[in-house]
Amino acid sequence: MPRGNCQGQGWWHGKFKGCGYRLTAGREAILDILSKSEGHLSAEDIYMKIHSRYPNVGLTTIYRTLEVLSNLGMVHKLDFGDRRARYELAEGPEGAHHHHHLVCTDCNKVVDYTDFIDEEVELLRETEKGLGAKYNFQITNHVIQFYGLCGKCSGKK
Amino acid sequence: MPRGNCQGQGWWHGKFKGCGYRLTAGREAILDILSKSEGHLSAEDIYMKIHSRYPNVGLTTIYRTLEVLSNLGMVHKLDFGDRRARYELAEGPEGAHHHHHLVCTDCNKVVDYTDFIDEEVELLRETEKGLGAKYNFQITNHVIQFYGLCGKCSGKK
DNA sequence: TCTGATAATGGAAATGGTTTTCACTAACTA
DNA sequence: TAGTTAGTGAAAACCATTTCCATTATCAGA
Ligand SMILES: [Mn+2]
Ligand SMILES: [Mn+2]
Ligand SMILES: [Zn+2]
Ligand SMILES: [Zn+2]
Repeated sequence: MPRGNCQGQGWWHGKFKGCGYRLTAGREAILDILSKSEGHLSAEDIYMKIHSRYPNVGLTTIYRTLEVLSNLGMVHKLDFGDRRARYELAEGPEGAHHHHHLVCTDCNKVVDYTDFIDEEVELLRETEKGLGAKYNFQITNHVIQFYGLCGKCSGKK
Repeated sequence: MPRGNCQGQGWWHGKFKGCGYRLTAGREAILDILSKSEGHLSAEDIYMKIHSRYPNVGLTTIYRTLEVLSNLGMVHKLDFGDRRARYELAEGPEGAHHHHHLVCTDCNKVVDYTDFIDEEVELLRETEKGLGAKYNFQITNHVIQFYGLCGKCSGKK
């Protein structure tokens, strides 16, 4: 069965099977954690959350599963400058909720925002089209992050 | 003498001294390399380029200097998803030339683009203002990267 | 339902970019 | 010129992630 760009419809049971991946306890546990917790978890965050309920899921499996999920487009792998990858579900059962990030360079607080997306989305679409044509790139996604100091940190002086 | 947000005018001799940093052979060498080579060098890239002419500059110094330069805002530290930081000069002697990046997820080719910046810049300014106010963030910079397949890689199939 | 092929797993070891340590050197100020 | 101390190189430590490999579990097909 084919691997790779298997982004179909439905939720993840079918998605997994449809792509020829086996459905294991570890994978279910990871997806369960991801859909329950609000985003931006590191592999180890997930490991610790899982470990209490499924003590026999290893950290290696977390990494491997996250890579699979990322390849399937079910999970976004994020980098906020501390040197550990963070992960968030790309879309829940009821569909995507695309957003961008606001990162405090001091305390690493991360804010999801969608407020300005409406206008952004327009320009982004055009930009992607224009860039794709000009540089012969097939653009699949983008990262937009704003960095600065959160209220608490800029107040600290 | 004060360290930190010492982003004055002029070029780097003055900038360095003005911030209380000593001017050393290693630092000059690193800035020299950075201003001669076109962007996106890793610490080790720089190390190797420097090593032929200044064999006694260690990799540790490269890292340390890059961190200083980054804090001074003279260098941008970039992350393109391979797991090594890359660096580019924020501005040359004749001023800044802000740009964003287009990254091939297959061969890691990176394209600098400025083409669409004009329209982007407008929206970004507004967005920064809006986000800053709404979330009480003091936004200092942003990262915009588009990911996809370059012509060569999407052709390969 | 049983079974074989093999995908998936976990623990330990390896990897590799970056950081830390520490004794030594060199830049700068007075 | 001398003293203070920022800066340095080499080696060791760090630590998130990957690789290895022997073992286990999933699941398509019988
Ligand atoms: Mn998010
Ligand atoms: Mn660039
Ligand atoms: Zn903060
Ligand atoms: Zn490519």
